[in-house]
This record gives sequence, C-alpha cells and structure tokens, in this order.
Amino acid sequence: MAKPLLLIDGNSLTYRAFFALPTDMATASGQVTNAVFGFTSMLINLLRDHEPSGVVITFDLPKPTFRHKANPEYKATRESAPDILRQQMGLVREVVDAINIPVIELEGYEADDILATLATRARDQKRAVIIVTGDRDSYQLVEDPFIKVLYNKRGVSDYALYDEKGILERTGVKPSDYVSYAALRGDKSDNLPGVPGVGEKTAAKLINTYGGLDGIFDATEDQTPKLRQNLEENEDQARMNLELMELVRDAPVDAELDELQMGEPDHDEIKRLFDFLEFRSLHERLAEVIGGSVDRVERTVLEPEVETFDTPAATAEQLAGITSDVPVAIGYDEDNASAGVAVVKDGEAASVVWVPQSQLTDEAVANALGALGGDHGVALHDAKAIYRSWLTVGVEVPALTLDSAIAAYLLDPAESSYDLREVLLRYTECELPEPGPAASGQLDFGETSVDTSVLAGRNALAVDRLIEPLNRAMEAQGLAELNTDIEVPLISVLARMEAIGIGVDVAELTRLRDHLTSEVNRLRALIHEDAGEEFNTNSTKQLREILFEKLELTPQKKTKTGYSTDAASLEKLRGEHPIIEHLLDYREVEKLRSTYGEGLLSEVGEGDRIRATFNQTVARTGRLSSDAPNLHNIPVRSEMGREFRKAFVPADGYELLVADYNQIELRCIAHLAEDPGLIAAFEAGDDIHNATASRVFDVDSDKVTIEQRSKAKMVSYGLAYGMEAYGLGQRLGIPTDEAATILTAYFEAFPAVRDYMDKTIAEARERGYTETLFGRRRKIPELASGNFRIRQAGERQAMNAGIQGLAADIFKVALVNLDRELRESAAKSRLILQVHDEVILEVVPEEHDQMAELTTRVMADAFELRVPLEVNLAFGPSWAEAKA
DNA sequence: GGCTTCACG
DNA sequence: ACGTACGTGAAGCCT
Repeated sequence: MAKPLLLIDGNSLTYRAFFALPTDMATASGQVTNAVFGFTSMLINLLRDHEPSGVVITFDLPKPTFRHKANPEYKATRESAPDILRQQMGLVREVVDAINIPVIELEGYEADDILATLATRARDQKRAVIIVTGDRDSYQLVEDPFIKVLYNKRGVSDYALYDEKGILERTGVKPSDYVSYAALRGDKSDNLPGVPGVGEKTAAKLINTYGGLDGIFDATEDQTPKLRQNLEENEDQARMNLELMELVRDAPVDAELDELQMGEPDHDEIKRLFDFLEFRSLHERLAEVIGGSVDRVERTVLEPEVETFDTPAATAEQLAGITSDVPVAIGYDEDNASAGVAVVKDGEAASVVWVPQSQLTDEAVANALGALGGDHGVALHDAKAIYRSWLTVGVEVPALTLDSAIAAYLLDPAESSYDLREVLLRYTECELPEPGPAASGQLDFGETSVDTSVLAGRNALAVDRLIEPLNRAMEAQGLAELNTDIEVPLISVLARMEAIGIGVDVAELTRLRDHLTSEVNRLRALIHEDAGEEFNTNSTKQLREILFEKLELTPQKKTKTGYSTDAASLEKLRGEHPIIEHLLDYREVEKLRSTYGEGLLSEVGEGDRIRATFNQTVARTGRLSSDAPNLHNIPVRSEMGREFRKAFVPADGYELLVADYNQIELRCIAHLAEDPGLIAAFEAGDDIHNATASRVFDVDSDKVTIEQRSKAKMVSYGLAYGMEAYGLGQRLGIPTDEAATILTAYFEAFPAVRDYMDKTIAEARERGYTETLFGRRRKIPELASGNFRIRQAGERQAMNAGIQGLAADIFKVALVNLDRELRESAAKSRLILQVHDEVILEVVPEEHDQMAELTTRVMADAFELRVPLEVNLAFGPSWAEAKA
C-alpha cells in the first residue's frame, strides 16, 4: 500500500505530553515548555518514521460544542486544564505553523470529529490513513485495510499501531462495536459513567453475544439478577453515552485530501521559535527530517588567556586593558578557594588577570579592581566559600553584585545542583572543559594537571558569561530585588559567621559522649537478654525479625521494606514486652551518642570552635540549612539531649545572647490570611494557643484546659503544613473523626485561614509556582500530576511554601540588618549562629544592654506585618542556660 | 546509593 | 481504595 496520510489529533497529543513530562521544564525566562516540547518531539518522530504522503493536524476550538449541551459534565475534566497547559497550546500552534503543516479546526467540532471525517473520506477514496491520537474514541474508526490508529499509550514514545485485529486484541471487540462497548463501560477521562459492574471484560462479552446495545437491552433477563438490574437502571445512560461517543463523520471540512501536504518550512521562524523555547536538540532533529540548516550552535569551550599579576603594584600595562562596564567576574581554583583570584580582563577576548595566593592582599585585589575605574561590583560563583577563606587570610571582601550560584537558586530552588559547570550549561551557550584529574581528585600526576591560574581563569570567565543571562532572567521573574536586597548581602554575613564558628566545651562534650557510650552498652545488653540472642541493635532488618517473628509482637505499620520499628510504633507496643522500653531508651541514647557525641567532637576545629557551613542554595522554601555539622538540629526537646547545649559556650570574655521570634510562622499565617480573629489575638498579646483553644472549643479563655491548649497548639502548627484530620488524630492520639471535628471548629473560628489556603493552592496551580511576599518563587510541578496522591502532596507544599518562605525571608532580613548595625556601631559583639528563627551572638559584657536593645529592635522591625513580631531574648554562659 | 530512623524549626 | 504534615542533615545498615 502507498504511503499513508497522517491525521494527527493536536489536542490529544499536547495533553498527553503535558502530563507525561515534568512542569519544571522551562526556559531561563520562566516559560514552561513541557507540553510543547513533548508534542514537538512526537511530531518529529512521526514525520521521520512514517514518511507520510500527506499530513494534517486538527485542534479543538476553545468553544463549547452544541453537541454536548445536553450534558454539560461531558469532558468537564478536560476543560479545567491548567493554565500552564493552555499557555502552551499557543506555542504548539506556532511550532506547527512554522513547520508549515496544514491545520484544520472547525467551530462546533472537536479535533477527533474532523479526523473521523477525513478518515472516512480517505477510505471512500481507497486511500490509507493513520490517525495519531491518545484518545480511545478513535478506535471506532479502524477499518482494514485503510484506517489504522497509532495510539499514544503513555508518555511521549509509547505507541501502538492498531488495525482491526489490534483493536480486537486490545479491547475484545471489533472496531465497529467499539462505541457500544465503550458506552457500557463508560469513560472516566470524559466524565461519562458506564453501567456499574460492567468493566472491559463484561462489556466485550455482552457485545459479542448480543451484537449491540439493542440486543443486550432486549435480553437483560438472561443476566444474573445483579447485572440485570444494573443494566436496566442504566440503559438511558448507556444510550446517551453511545450518542456522545460516536464520532461525527460528516463534518463540513472544506479541504480536499490532496491539499493536506506540508508546505515549505519557515526556517527563520523555526529558528526564532526554537531558540526562544531553548529546543536545541529538537531543532537538530527537526532539521534532519525536514531539511534546512540549523546553524548548530557549538558550545564555546571557555579557555581564557591568563596573564599573571605578579606584584602588588602591578604595572600600568598589565591593568590598562581592563575595562568593563559590567561587574567583574572573579574565579578561583576549585580545590583551594584561597589559591588566588582571576579577574576577567576582557570578556570578548577571554583573557583574565591572575592574582596568585602569594600576592593576595587587599592592595593587590584593590589594584586589580581599582584599575577598572568606577564602582564595579564583582561577580562570583559561590562567593561564601571564597569569602570565608579570604577572611581567614585577612583580605577584605569587595562588594558583590552577583553570585551566580545564588541567582540560579532563586530562579529555580528545586535544582539538584548549582555547580558552576551546570549553571553555565543551563543559562549560556558556553561550557567548561571536562574537569581533569587535578580538579576532581587528589591525585596529581604533574603532566595532566591544569595550572591553578588556568582553572581560576576559566571559572572567572564562566561567571562573566553568566552575569547577563542570570540578571535578565531574575529581572523577568521579579527576583532582582530579593537578590540584591537580601540574598547577596546575606552571603558575607554567613561567611563571617562560618569563619568565626561557635565555641564548644570539649571536656564537657567528651564527658557526655563517654557517659552515653556506657549507657548504650548497658541498654544493648538488656535488649539482647530480652531477645534471648545477640543481634545488631542498629539493624532495623534484624530488629524486625526479633520483634515480629521471634517475639510475635503485633506489627503497627509498614514501610517499603517491611514492618516499621520507629518510635511511634514501639510506643504503641509499650507494656507488651520489656524489650520495647529498653529499645526506646536505647534509640534515644544511641542517637545522642553517635550524631551528637561522636559527630560534634569530630567537627571541633581550631580554638575549640565548630565551624559549620550555612547553605544558602539548598532548601526549596528559602530557608537556610547547615551541614558539617548540622547545627540546626542540636537537641532541645528531651532532658538528656538538652545537655548538649551546655557544651556550646562563648569565647573567653564573652557571654551568649540567644534571641528568637515568637511563633513567627503563625504570625505569617495571620498576616497572609488577614484573619481578624488571629490578628486580634496577636495584637492583644494573648497566649496564642490559649486564645485559639478558647475559640475552637468555645470556652472562656480562663477555662481552657491544658489538654485543650495543647490540641490547639498542634492544630496551629499542623496548619502551616496542610495537615488533615488523620494526621492530627495520630499526633494527638485521638480518633480521626474527633480530630476532624476540631479542624472544622478551627476553620469556623478562623475562616480567612481556609480561604487563604484555597486561594494559595488555586494560584499555584494556575501559575505552576508559588511566590512569597518577597517574590521568592518555588515551582510545584506536582500540582499538575495525574496522580491524586502526588497532587495532594503538591497542595501541601504550596500551602507551606508561602508561610515557611515568608518566615525565612523575614529572618534573612533580620540577619542582614543585625550584621549591618553591628558593623556600623563597631561592636565587639558578633553574630555566630542562626537556627531558622533564632540567632546567637557572642556579647562582650560592656555591650550587654546595647546588644539586647539592638537585637530585639532589629528583629522586631525586620518587616511590618499586620501583627507585631515578638522577640524572646536571653543571656547565659551556654546555649542551654540562655533561656528566657 | 537507597532506606530507615530521628534530631531540629 | 489509598494515604495521610512542611522543611532540613546525619548515622548506620544493606544491596
């Protein structure tokens, strides 16, 4: 048979592509492209694999069709397509038009009606067609040997080509019976209920036995009573389905089949469009199919010429060439941030000036930068690392205007890596050479190693190339202010805190560790005795066998790999066997010993201080994180754990000041939701949990029981996380329905809170991302997932992002302002630690009162909410003892 | 490297 | 019928 004519359902394929690919696929300027990417990729493959004699693409027109007036629910699910899909429909049309493929759309008819009409005409003319779609309705059209369906099963590459035999195998019925079959079974994606109890198998059997709906409904008495009843009660529905599902085969399509030919592609437009969409590889694949040149943009490999700056008083000639009206990029060796700095001298000529470590002084840096004239800021990638190392050698930090790692993080805080190499690939058409052995490992064989100055030079040039695209993208996404006013100033604040570190009492820490070690040994022996055998107490796998097989205790819940042995499960088994109590104790003590005893001791550095890293590009909400070690999770909730805070001490001659925000997240909720009740409670300075309990349980505020208060507290906290009744019940140890009653009462007392949550989710779903008051964005691709569970998780993330994110933004402002005032007043006291809503300072006694005032004021005034920001503050000789 | 557990806000 | 609170990092086991 001759080459087929391809009839493509544009709507259906775009829809499939959208749900198959992640919505975080986007251009640097923020345009989501997953659907248009998937569609284009499928289109190219179709043209390549089928070499069609002609091709046409059909689309729905976005108007309700008269056919379905009778049933407004029909296809309701499709019409609620998210905005980020609808936006892309226009782009799909642009792609199709640029390639110059004929398009047919017809008011009052859906894409598949047009396909049905064309396929029918082709058959009448004895011509072969292949219908390409992800919609099963088209199965009814299959007819040997002329009409086949290429069905997009899932994803963008999983297809099946069905002829009559294929349809029979797939569904159990012939194509001509497909509509009757589908009418009985219903179609969930089109919102059409079928006959209850009739699935694929029963529907096929009925059709094949009785020939069609008439036959089936004439002979319902043959069926089992249940099925008979279902059939009789749903006959109308099935007959209506039949009518709705039958495709129109005589739509008034003007075009003749012979006209359905691809025209000459508009290569200029293709280039413009594919460049905008950042479809580099698709452009190449397209060019292989339809011809035309892709002036294939080879990535420029960055290899600068390096001039060494070898005296502090560099010669005029060396610096004469340095001119720039953009920020100056500085690079540094990847292994050793203090090896030296490279300054981009001339971006076009790709040359840099290298200031080696031996020359790294304020004067040398100032010379290199000063020669540029004017007030240039500098741009760095991961500036905090180099700042921290410069601080230790006493070099002053030049003013920073851009940190390419942080800019990339703000543009998409969900990326897994912000390595310079990867950010460069993401935002430019350049690339860095493969890291050689010298850069990637400790081994250096001399001959293969790249000179430090070259590495630094490349990095500097890479940052230079990133300045423009990153600034433009941040501007386009409204992130520029957040970047300049908060994130960039914060970098040096954190660098100083990291460099100073926090003092630890090593003797105290060692004593604690040793005590815990002997406790662990004692408890382990008891557990082995209880179990009647020795086993690895730290192995959940072995513990499972002991508890649930040998001792036959009742499993509480499951994990991916078996029954859970976590503390909540063990707690429920308490009293069943002495081993449980010993295990709970063991777990607590072992955690403290290993993570905090051994863990912290191994991180103690010079001067008995611990210097953690505060990550500014990790948390997706905008929070900071801490590692090596994590100082954000030092124990406080248990008596035994709190002991560790006694080991965090000030340097000689200082005391510790600890200040934290009182319920900052709840205050953020009050502000964002503008809930009058919540705002009034905070303004009155009430105990917020008591006030909440009073309203939720409808009792006078002086009659609130401890239990009611604690329940209210749990609800308030759960709120920010999108908690449901089940979760609340679990945590309060009460039945789910009782928890549901409490939740309902809460939302009745504070109705604006629910409105806010709903609004937040709706907005995030439309845009594909959430935004904090400060403009910080977070993509939430889960909101477009077809999986209910994943979508729900996305909704919780969306609710939480604005709240946790706002709290994080406010806290960052406070940190920046605190640091600024400390330096402006030339205080001897200094910031040394932050923990999400808490700051710790080392304070000299003569500045005691001044610091108390300054810290309270700066934190409280960081941002004006509809409710006051309250700050708790205390001094002490250790972190444990600085308690209000 | 994935999984489980558990420390914090 | 299913799963069930957001965000982190570290330790230890196991494949």
